[in-house]
Amino acid sequence: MLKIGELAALASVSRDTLRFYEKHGLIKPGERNDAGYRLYSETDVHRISFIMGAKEVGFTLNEIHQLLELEVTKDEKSCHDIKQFVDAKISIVNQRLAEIKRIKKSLQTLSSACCGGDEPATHCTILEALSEQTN
Amino acid sequence: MLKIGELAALASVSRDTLRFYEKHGLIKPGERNDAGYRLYSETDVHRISFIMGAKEVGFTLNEIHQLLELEVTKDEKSCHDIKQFVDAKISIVNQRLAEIKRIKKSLQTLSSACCGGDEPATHCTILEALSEQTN
DNA sequence: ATTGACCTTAGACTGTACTCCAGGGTTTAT
DNA sequence: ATAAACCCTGGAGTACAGTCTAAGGTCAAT
Repeated sequence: MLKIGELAALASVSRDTLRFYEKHGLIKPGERNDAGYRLYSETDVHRISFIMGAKEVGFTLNEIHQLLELEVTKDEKSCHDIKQFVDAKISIVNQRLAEIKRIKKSLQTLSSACCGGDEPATHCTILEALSEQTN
Repeated sequence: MLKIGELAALASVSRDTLRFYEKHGLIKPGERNDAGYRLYSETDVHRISFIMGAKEVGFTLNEIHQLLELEVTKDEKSCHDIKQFVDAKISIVNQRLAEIKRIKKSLQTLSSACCGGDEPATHCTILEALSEQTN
């Protein structure tokens, strides 16, 4: 059984983060020793590892919460269910990707229209373009 | 001179948003009528239009604040200064883009490794992959 | 005269993911 | 014995960009 600082070191997160995850239902309360210290089991270590892995691939804590429910009940779920969850996230990511690409394009258009010279910016194309109503 | 509701309708934002922008120094206080109502001039309309344009291309309110200062003092600034500002933002956007692409790739790897079938997810590759320590 | 639409303010709330603090108790090492 | 390092709790603070509420004042029409 690990104390919170030990698990924190193992998972490369802060103690506060672990308590935060607990408060938000990502980790189950678990046992306490006589002094009231949290004690983490192998299962908890596995769970944290799952959470870190899911964070790594871009899931929000909310989504990880749902994923954890899928994991816990995985014997009653099909691979199809799990895959669908991941695919739904991919489509969200795709939307964000498209939005960022749009923004990048707009910025590049702005930048390349500007001479970038040392003359005063009184009639700078960038500032003028920003003032124009786009809708 | 426009009242807040009129400017809000014109700019397709809420009254609250306009007051919020004012509180954060994006719009100058401007005049008030006898009843204490805000009155917006042509200049204010132009300024809001500038803000909306900048938001549209992905600048944060903080960045817009700096942009507005550039705009106000544009006679003392060079096109070079303005372009540099935009280019700095492009490099931030590029970083975000790379991060999202990385996430998308990870998710796609997860998804494509999963059979997606109707069998129980007891040994689902997705759940297993998420549990693995990545560092 | 009164209803409804508009305006004012300060301050609280939203979601995301923590991080930090105060004010205590416990354990470990010297 | 005592200091350092660890643990506990509840609650506040951070950045971002608003949104909403309460409690009041004003204006136009009926």
